[in-house]
Amino acid sequence: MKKDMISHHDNPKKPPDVAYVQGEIGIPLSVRMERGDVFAEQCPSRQVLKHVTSRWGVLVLVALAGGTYRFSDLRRKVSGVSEKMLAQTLQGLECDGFVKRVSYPVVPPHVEYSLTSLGLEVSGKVEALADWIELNLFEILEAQAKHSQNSP
Amino acid sequence: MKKDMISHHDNPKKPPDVAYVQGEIGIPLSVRMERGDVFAEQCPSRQVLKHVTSRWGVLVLVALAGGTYRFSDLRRKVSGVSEKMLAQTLQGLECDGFVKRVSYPVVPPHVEYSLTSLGLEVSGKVEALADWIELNLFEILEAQAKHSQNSP
DNA sequence: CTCCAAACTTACTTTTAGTAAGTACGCACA
DNA sequence: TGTGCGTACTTACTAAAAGTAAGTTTGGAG
Repeated sequence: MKKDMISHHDNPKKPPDVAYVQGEIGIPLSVRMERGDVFAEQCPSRQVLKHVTSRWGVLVLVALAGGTYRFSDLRRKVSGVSEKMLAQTLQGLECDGFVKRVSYPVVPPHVEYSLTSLGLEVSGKVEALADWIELNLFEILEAQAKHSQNSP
Repeated sequence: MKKDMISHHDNPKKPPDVAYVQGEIGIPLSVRMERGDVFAEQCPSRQVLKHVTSRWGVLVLVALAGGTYRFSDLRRKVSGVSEKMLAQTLQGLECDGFVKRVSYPVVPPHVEYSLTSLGLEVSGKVEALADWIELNLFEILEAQAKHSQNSP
């Protein structure tokens, strides 16, 4: 997870373009690498993409764009999600720094979830996608219908 | 998959807001429903979202934004995908009308994949997301690092 | 006492993804 | 005449992930 991280051509002459490694200090980020590459199997951007585009990740991000929610509020809004998966999804997004979790030590528990500034940005992108799908749903359904005619 | 398709409140007085059903003819789409709702568990937009945001769906859509590719070219470009999953993903995207498959009946087989106009549009949205993640990867990695300090 | 609430966990089952091998078929090489 | 190659898939099997249901915690209400 360190040397074999070049992006789809492995010329042995040059050292790998980039080490997709965090934690190196003293060298400015801009020098270490310009940006991630989702087409590179080992690039950490793949993991982030996975979290963000996971089945419930998308919906949670869009939901939280609407403000601060408690766990059970989110569960209601994102219909169909189980408690387990919601918890797991929120933890993933929290780890990536997209979601802020604030817990009030009361009984029964009270926990509030909201987007960080980073989360607000991804949320915008994800929302644009979800929005496009919602708006174009019928065109898509028509295309699906047309397709299933050709191969029934 | 027909009657119980209302979006999270089922007031029995009003008929369901919308029937998420395709194939009803004679009534203009615009009258049947304005748009989908990804928060509604039964809305078909959920399935579309699932295809588009699937692990390999995202990458295939972004890859195909670069033009027409053959199966094995895509497999190389989208590093890490298995033949099985690539085939499955392409079939899903083809069903939704995002991808066009052209097969030349030669030996060895020659099949070309490209985006439809619909596919080009989603691709744009998905690419914007992937792009954002690539650009902000290091900010995200820093946030991850900061988070794992707080809870090691 | 007993039960309830909210936000989780845990144990278990089902679905999905990943791996490796197989298929089809015409051509090149031996 | 046979062996192997290249491409685009399937298929059978295994590993991983998601879904389901039940448990956990703690203080206050009845």
